[in-house]
Amino acid sequence: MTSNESGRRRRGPYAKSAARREQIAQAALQVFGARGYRGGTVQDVADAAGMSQTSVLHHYPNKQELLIAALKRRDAVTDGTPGTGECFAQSIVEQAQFNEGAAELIELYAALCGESTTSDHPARSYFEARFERLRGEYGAEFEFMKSIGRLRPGVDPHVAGASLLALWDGIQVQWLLSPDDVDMAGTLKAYLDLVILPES
Amino acid sequence: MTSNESGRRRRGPYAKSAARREQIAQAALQVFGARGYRGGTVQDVADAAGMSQTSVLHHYPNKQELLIAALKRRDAVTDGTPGTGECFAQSIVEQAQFNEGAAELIELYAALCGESTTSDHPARSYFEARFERLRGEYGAEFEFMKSIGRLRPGVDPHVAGASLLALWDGIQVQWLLSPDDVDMAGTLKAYLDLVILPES
DNA sequence: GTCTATAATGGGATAGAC
DNA sequence: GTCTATCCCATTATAGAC
Repeated sequence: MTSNESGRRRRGPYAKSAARREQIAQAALQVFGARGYRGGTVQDVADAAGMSQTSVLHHYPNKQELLIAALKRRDAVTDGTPGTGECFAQSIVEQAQFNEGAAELIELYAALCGESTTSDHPARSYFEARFERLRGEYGAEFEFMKSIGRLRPGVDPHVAGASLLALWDGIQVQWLLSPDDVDMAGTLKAYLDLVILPES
Repeated sequence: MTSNESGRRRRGPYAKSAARREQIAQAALQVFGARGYRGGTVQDVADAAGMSQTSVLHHYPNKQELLIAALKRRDAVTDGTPGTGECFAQSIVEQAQFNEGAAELIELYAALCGESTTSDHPARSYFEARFERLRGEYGAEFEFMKSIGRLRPGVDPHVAGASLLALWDGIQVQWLLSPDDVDMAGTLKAYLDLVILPES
């Protein structure tokens, strides 16, 4: 997954360093998920990684870079999982089901997504870019559905794309606050069943 | 709107104090909306209200109470507006349209909603209670729709209730990050048109 | 690379004069 | 009720020994 693993295994002084950085990124993911970026401290990350605060800042120059590392790690984890299954709808639901078993990913996402709407937040551009990209991807997917006659008549593909994204983000927050009352994957599936027609 | 305005107008020393508290609550709403709870400072609120930091803390005992005041003010503003129009669907869309013109309300909501998922956040119980209440209200509304045959067959009223809430919250975040690319009211209307059948 | 020590800053809250 | 002054604490970041 890291560049060090390409080719033969690294043995030099950088091998340990790279592992250390991974370890710290994982700790940052958990800390910023549990406490948010502004609520989490470098010391918290250090505690979670089992080292001193200064050691953390030896591997990452500052707190912002820790956040970037945490977001990159989240992307890496989610990208390297299901989602490639069968059709679009199915891959969305599978992804949601996978996430349910990795609450720390959802926690990071929800906390930072909300925080990022505030001024001067280091994750703002990350979410701006993410939303724009996914609206495009989902919109294109629904457009394709429409072209083969499987989108419900009257549904705008791009509105559906933004809606699916919004629904997903919103239901994650509800799930975090009341996991027993909310069925994430089921809610997404219900929406997809609504806009996508069954094969004729 | 405040209790002081019931009966004859207050003339004693408390009249000014109550106005001051309103002024501070409004400032807190703006500050916590723009910077989040953890990112906003009491000094920021004082600046926005045009007084010293200690004066703010004279009227509210601590920062947490400032947040409560901001949330209460948001509730008061949104409650005292449209939404009572005609049918359920229409009142939702009207409410969304109104909010679009009061971005500070959406900013506060989105920033705190995300932040509240983190540990020990003073707004957590507020959002937990809000979500539970609204899921119930929306669910009941869709159940009524179903009873008069205006819910699309196959749609679960309570899933639709949670979905509407999630969609609304999610689309607000997207709108804050890219106001030109997202149509909040239109997105909500599209969903409602999808699940609610036209009068026959 | 890792640590201890510490600088430098900023924020929440309190005391007390006016 | 409002302010100035201040306390105390947490936090980020750096310096420098080992």
